[in-house]
Amino acid sequence: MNLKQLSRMLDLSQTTVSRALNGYPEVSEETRRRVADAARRHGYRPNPSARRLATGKAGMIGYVMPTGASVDIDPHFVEFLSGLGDYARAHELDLVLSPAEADDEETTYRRIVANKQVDAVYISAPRHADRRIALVQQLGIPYIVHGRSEELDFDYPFLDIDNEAAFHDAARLMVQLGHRRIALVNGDETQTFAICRERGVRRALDARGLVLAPVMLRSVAMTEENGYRAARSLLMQDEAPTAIVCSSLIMALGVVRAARDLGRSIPRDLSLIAHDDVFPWLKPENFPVPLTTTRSSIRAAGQRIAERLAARISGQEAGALGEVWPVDLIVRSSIAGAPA
Amino acid sequence: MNLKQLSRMLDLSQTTVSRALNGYPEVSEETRRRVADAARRHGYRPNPSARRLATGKAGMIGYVMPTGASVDIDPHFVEFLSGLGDYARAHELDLVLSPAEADDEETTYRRIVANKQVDAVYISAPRHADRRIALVQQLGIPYIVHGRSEELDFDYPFLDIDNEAAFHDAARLMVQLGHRRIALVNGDETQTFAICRERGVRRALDARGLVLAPVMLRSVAMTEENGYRAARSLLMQDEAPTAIVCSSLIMALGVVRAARDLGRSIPRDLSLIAHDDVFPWLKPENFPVPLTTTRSSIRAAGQRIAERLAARISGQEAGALGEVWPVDLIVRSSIAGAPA
DNA sequence: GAAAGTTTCCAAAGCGCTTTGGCTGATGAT
DNA sequence: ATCATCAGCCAAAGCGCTTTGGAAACTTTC
Repeated sequence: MNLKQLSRMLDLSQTTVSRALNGYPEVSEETRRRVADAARRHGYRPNPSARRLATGKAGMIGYVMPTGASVDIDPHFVEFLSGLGDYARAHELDLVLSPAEADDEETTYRRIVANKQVDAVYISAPRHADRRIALVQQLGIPYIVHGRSEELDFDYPFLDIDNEAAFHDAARLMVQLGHRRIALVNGDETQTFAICRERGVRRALDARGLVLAPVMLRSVAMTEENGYRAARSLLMQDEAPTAIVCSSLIMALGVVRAARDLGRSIPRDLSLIAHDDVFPWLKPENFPVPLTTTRSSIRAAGQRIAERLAARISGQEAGALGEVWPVDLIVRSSIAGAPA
Repeated sequence: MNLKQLSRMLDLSQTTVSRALNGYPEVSEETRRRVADAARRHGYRPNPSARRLATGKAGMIGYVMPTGASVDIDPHFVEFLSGLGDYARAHELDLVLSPAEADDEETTYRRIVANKQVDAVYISAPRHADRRIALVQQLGIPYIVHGRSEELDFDYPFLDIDNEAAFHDAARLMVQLGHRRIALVNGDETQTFAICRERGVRRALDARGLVLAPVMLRSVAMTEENGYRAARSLLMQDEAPTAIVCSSLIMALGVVRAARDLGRSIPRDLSLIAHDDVFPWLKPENFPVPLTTTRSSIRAAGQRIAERLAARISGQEAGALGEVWPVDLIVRSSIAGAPA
């Protein structure tokens, strides 16, 4: 069932039927109703390829997915996707994942834009001075950055959580508990979120005349194994930290294991706070010692980004609107006063 | 730069240029070279919307993604996606995720097929007598099932691992180690993989005159918390198991925690084998006690499925080809002889 | 040297939609 | 009664590609 058939059936022109369906004003209410009725009855659905060809609109949002044998997609991604899907479903938006060579995403961005395959894109895990942002900005496609970049000479639309404040608060809490040797087990330091978190911790320490020494900092990909190694090496130092702030729940698993291995008890010997993106399959309250966390649902972020992307596509949102979400600090029993 | 411009530039018809580019025979080698040259120089790329409209081919593979507030996307999915992306990238295939109401995926399948949005789809996490398979079969779109279903009255193309053999072997090993009370902490029993695994365990026990009693079986969504609860309830029974076979590494985290909580030592009091889909961020060798696993890379499966999907699209593969991958049993120190 | 292939190319007709630029008949102002 | 206005509709021209059904030029065959 296509437009032509439907219009013949109604004894109307394709033009009128098309307009009736798309809500144009120059069609009478009665005709519109008749058309809508017939369309529904016959299950008419406009062919998206044809529509796309005619309008240039795709009804899809795009994501350029870095791939490669040595590239791991973050498990956070799937939670984000859930959120995106929640919104997209209700609005019949599809999501296109375009795999790209990890060291050349630019080609792929150019391709999907040139081909008008998608109406908007989102960029995740931005790095410092991320070049993708300038690229999509210049390509002129609607977009939103999930996270932030720095040192760009223009503003851009983003949604981010307040990483700096979150980790500032976490570190400050440690200080207030009397800790003096506080370590940060952070994610990959090329990522802006990691930079912000480090900054937050530094700020909190500075305020009390403390510093975050290089020996108290680890920046690694966020796996359990890396968490373990980082914590182990930290704890085996002469002046071992009595408190660790950790950038992910998965790494925290490793930290907990390291502490146990070395016979350090949490929270007696070691206080631990980790950031929790809210996975359904791993919850901080279920850690051997329930974990104090800075919490922000990455799924909710996915929903909101889909919503904003849709708004940008339809022109309801424009400009370099930045949105920063506060992060909750949830205290559980993994923290205590510094050991004497 | 479109076909028309390019053809005018070459003083050829659109027909010829199109054919030259698409490898049709009725064009001389010299012309073909000239065309290819010019196309490359001017960066010509056929507009996919137009091509799709003309051919009906989309250059995309589709996945109907169940969503909803209470629906969690499996973290396994992201690893699978990595694999799919690895292959798809090299072949300029994009992947379309169409979010669907979890209890009505059918509508979405119909939509993406009717719209010719994708050339092929894949179905994951099939349930017993999964209705999606009959649906896509009937809709006539190329597809592959990742996993298997049962009790369908027709054959279908799939890629699966040998879950039954894997869990059979795991359980048999437990039996050989002298265990008599062996429990299975399984995934959601509506999933075929869970059914097969249970069957495998039963078969191994049967062979030694043992049975898998209902009190030795738990079927739950594969989260850490559920793993904990399942193991805890198992271990607190009067006739507690001395061995547990577990369907996922994430659940195994919970099992380990439960054992620890109850003061059971692995492997002295409790032997544990879990299935490992090979996540980069959580490895069995890094468990407090390195975990014996049945291992199969879900990422490799993603690659292979993309490859087969591409083959089906181009007609190189057809028919109800089933592919079953063997699963490795990797012995580590989480198993030992049954306690006396 | 004519008939019969071959090779190489082309004009034009779609694919199914949107959008431009009218046209018609009714309404209101003059 | 006359003219401008406007609501409501339509024909046709794209969008950029593929593919059908030739046609011309060039070989081969007898």
